[in-house]
Amino acid sequence: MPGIKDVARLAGVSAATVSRALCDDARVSVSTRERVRAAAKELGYVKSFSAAGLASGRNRNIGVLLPTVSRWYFSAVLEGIAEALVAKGYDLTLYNSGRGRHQETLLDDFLLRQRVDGVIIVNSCLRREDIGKILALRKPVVSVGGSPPGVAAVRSDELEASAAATSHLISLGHRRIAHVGGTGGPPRSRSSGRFRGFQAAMEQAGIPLRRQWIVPAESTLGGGYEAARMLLTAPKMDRPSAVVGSSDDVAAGVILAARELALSVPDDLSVVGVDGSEVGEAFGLTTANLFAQRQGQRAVRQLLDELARHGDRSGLFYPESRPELVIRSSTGIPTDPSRLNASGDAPAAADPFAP
Amino acid sequence: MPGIKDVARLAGVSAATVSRALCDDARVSVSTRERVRAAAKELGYVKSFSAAGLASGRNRNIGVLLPTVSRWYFSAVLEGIAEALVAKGYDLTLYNSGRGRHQETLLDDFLLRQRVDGVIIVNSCLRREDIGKILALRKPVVSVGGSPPGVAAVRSDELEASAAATSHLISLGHRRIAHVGGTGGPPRSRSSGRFRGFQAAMEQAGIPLRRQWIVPAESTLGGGYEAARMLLTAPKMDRPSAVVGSSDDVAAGVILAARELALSVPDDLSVVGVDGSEVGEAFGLTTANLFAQRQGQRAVRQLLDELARHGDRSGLFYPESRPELVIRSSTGIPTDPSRLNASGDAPAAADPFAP
DNA sequence: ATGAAAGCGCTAACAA
DNA sequence: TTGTTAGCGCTTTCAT
Repeated sequence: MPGIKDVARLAGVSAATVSRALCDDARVSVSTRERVRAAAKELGYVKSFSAAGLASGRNRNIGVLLPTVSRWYFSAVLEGIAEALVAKGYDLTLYNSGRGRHQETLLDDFLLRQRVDGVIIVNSCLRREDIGKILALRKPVVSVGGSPPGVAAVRSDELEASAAATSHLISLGHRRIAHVGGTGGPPRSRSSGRFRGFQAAMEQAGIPLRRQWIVPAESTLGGGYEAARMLLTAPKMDRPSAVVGSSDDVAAGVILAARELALSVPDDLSVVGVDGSEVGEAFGLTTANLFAQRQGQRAVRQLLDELARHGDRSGLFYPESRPELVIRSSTGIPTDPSRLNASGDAPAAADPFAP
Repeated sequence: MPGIKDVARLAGVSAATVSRALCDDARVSVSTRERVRAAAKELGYVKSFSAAGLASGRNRNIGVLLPTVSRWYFSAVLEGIAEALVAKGYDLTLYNSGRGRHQETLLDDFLLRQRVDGVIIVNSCLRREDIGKILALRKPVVSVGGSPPGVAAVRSDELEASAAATSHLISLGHRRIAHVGGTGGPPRSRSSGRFRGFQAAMEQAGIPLRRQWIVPAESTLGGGYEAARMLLTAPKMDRPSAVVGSSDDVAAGVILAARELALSVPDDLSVVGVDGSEVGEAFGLTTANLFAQRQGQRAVRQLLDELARHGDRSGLFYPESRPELVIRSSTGIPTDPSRLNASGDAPAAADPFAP
């Protein structure tokens, strides 16, 4: 492995100049810079990051903390982050907190190893004190899909997305609307933003929530399927005319269950999701696209900006892209007019679960 | 940030002793070790990895190279790897080669940065020369789901899995069997192992392949769905009685398409997948479980072993877990007996696409 | 079993 | 614009 001195020798300059040339330092003349570059290429020189990091305190490495990588939303955000980081020449170290067992270790050991210049938290279900630990690193942190106190957040607008999806159903004439999902495999934090969006839209339309139409489910296709089977086998009177899934996967599961019960989608049941995933597309699902990848990219821009400003967090926040309702074939107007405004169950209430 | 000297002072020993104590060096007395540990804890000392790495050449960091993170198989393997690495105190830096644009950069720059002690390649679609670049690092490399020449591989047995799934159909009496999938979003390498398994099982049973029943599709639910719509709308005579999907997602897509075309699964069409994913479970899919997470874990064990033996690759290879056929409700015996041995189309052939 | 000292390969003042 | 000189915080001979 050639070192910086080898390059220096070959280029006929000092090590310091090589270092500067390779960092595009403005104070090095164009000609020497090129000579250095050439020499480096010739030797196949690549600088050691541990050495550079040790000397400069900058590691060109970002830590990404997320609960799981096997759910669409997370993997999409991660890919966005990864792409943006390579483009900027940064490494990405992955902290997959998983089902909690290792979370503490990650927070207590790994993050402290000074290997990262900054941290991106993806929708973590972190407790206050965990956030505290991260902030204690005194390194730039940005969060996507969640707004922990004290952390710059790329808002993911899950709430808004879910509200938009719900409102769409309402505007089609639905009143008997159920919500499926919201029990995260990892934590509840993510889905609960989505649930609150549903809640908000319903409230705004003056439609009371029915407890038995709030069905907790794991945020997976299987979870949605199971939950919907329960929900939809209820006597007709108690069947909703539409379902809001907390994710596209969940919504897809609902569609599967409906088909299996010989309910036509959207004639007997309208279904919406939240995400904008490929699965949703395959199912013809109406959904609110969250542009997960872009969120990841934006988080990177934000973080790198802050880094460039040497931790001064006064920089402008990048504009968020609003979630975008994608209307496909899983939603339609409710077929049984007698159900419209079927509000025999509806004392308006502050308590969302009014009896 | 307290440094090693602070700990040394507090414990009343030298920096060298602290270093040794923290590495569980055998030559440090138990009592001092404990004193050091206590001091470190008291100060909240965590050693700098860049410094340790620079001095020792060991980084406690493994690079993981994979084409995408948004497909079930990859994310499952990655989670297995991540979990095993945290448990051993290693960091994981993710190299998501994506759709090729950055792949070269990753290979030429990132991997060379000496930040990793070893590399795990997940099913890469890498060309010979790329593999060469990686081997040139002279660092331990293991590959999961693919066996590049010169690389220790945790065999993923995709071939075997796919063959098992196919054989299951054959043993049920199917002869008119189609294959859907195998055109990777990323590369073809992964699925092609799966395709070859299908091919092998068919050949072994003496069933010739029909060109129009080999349907390329993206390895996603949507891809399977689209492909199956084409395949299944063919005139009855030309419809297969069973389909092998190159992944659970693809197979699920096939099931969706079948249902939409009012074909009963498994009565009119049997479907099998390969993976053992949650989606498959939700669909009641018969599949060959690859135990993707375990593969990831095994890759880590293998790599860390090699690392411990200081690069001497003579160590024993861990036993592979064979893929396991999971029989669920998507497969059954073919209903129309007239189709059995319907081989009016069958000159046995070396060319798998016999006319 | 422990300490002293010499780097690991780079960056950053400070000079020139 | 370039070179010189100290380190960055740890590990590791080599002594003791």
